[in-house]
Amino acid sequence: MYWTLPSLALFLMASSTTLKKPTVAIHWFRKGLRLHDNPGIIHSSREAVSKLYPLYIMDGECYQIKHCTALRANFLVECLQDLDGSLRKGGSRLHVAKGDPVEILPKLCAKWGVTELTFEEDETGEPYAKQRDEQVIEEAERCGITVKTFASETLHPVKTYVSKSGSAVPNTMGSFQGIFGKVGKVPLPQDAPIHFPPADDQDGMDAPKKATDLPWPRNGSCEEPVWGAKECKDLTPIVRGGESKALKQLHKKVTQRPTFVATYEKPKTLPVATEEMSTTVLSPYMSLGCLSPRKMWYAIEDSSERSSAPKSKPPVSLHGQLLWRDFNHLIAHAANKNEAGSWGQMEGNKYCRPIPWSNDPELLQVWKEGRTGYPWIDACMKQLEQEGWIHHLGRHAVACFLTRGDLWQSWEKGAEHFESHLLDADYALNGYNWLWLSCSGFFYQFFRCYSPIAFQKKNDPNGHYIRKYLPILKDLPSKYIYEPWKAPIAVQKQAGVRIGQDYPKPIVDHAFESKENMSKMKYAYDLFKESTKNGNDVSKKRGPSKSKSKYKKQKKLTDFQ
DNA sequence: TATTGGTTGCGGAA
DNA sequence: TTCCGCAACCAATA
Repeated sequence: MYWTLPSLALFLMASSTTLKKPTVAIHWFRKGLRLHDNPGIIHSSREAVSKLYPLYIMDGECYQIKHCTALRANFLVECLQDLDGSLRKGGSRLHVAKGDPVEILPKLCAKWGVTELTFEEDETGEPYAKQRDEQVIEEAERCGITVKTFASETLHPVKTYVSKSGSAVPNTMGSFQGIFGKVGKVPLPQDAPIHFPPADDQDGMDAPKKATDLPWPRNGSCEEPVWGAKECKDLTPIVRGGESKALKQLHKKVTQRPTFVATYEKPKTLPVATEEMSTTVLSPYMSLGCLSPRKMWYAIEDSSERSSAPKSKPPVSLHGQLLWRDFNHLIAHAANKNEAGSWGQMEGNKYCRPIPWSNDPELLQVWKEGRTGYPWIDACMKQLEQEGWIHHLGRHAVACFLTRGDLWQSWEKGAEHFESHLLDADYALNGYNWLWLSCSGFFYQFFRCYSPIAFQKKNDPNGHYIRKYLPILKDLPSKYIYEPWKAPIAVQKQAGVRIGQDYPKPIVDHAFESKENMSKMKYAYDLFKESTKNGNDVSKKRGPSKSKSKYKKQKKLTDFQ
């Protein structure tokens, strides 16, 4: 928290001269793991800087590491190695420390005689990042170090949207698009510096080489790493990390496909692809800032202009996807503005309706491990575990299933699981989408419910996707691939699978539970309406209306192997 | 107060 | 393939 006395004395000796000293800078990478369109590193690579220390701090408490799986940790390591390699080409290198930035930064500033600190702002108000940055800035300024922060995570700075919004920030995509239109042109992305000021210190602080070099998450009081034993070579991430890979992916998926880009409509892309994905899969790079949103914006524009096809428009177009991203950052920022960081939770979150979710750890675990007995749901959860990614509509299906659709478990638990597993885990986007899917905020049509059977049957009638991620079912006839419990025993035998033994029976009856849950949602909404209209007097409300389902309540099938 | 629109539902009928 | 009923949500707009 505080400068140590020896380091403070060293620092005072180094900086007390009245002559103007040359600038010695640290650029502190947190997200924004790139050199192109990175205003902080571009600023500190200018001529007036005599020494530059590009620095990353492996902080076990930050959103990017705290709960991450081996897959995500490995992705981060790849990003850091790539950054180090690119810096070395320009005569520099990445310095990597491990621990609490609030303690580490002052020590390094003293050791290196630093006069200027730059970093990319976190504009979402994520509680840990907010507190960390406030403390770092306070300590640095107390010691006379100039701190310069840059807003480069979104197309326009979040504060620009706020200033154009008047009394309240928009809470629908339509109104956000109105604000976006008033802000003006997206700034052009800046090129990466070619040369960097040198750093003196060549000893140690090397970039991590493998995921287990990161400060691993610990399991409560247990000292064992949760994922440390897993070998990264066994993992099959959907993409590999790093700015270089990000730019290659951008070129391959956007620059080289004008018609795909021009006509892109997100809701029409398919989640069941097993080879070439139907979307760009740039999101993992966006989440750690390997790719600048402004770089992506103009790559889309340039590519699209080379096609003569009729062009799709926001919100469904590729530009629209970047607008959603900025909109979500703005909303997360607003949710955290006057609260103690309530975005990402139900309690105290002004965008989240109170819903009385159940708390059944066993059901949650079954969902996490892909043992629900619904192959389409389970296959998605397996892909998440193996590749760190699922198509957007696959996420819809499993999120709906966990919350309002079938299992009636809190979206917070689902969001936590996504946060730890998704390569593209993003504080703002993850929260927004879980509110949406659980009908807790922004989207309220709870009677529109995804069927774990029908939703993808039309796109993938033979269940190629399911066969890939649930190989135990790979020989089932297509007729039963979405509903294997309906397969006669002889068919199961033929396919080499016994439902109830090798693969579970459905854990709930979707037809029944989804109807039940709709009436629970209706009741929760009614209570909310009452409580916001007449204070908190809800005494006159009756219980949830009886379900109109003609199905008999089924006992939960929890006894599968 | 009524109307309209909301990135991405399902299932059956025509 | 498109359209409707389903039971009917919310927020913004006129």
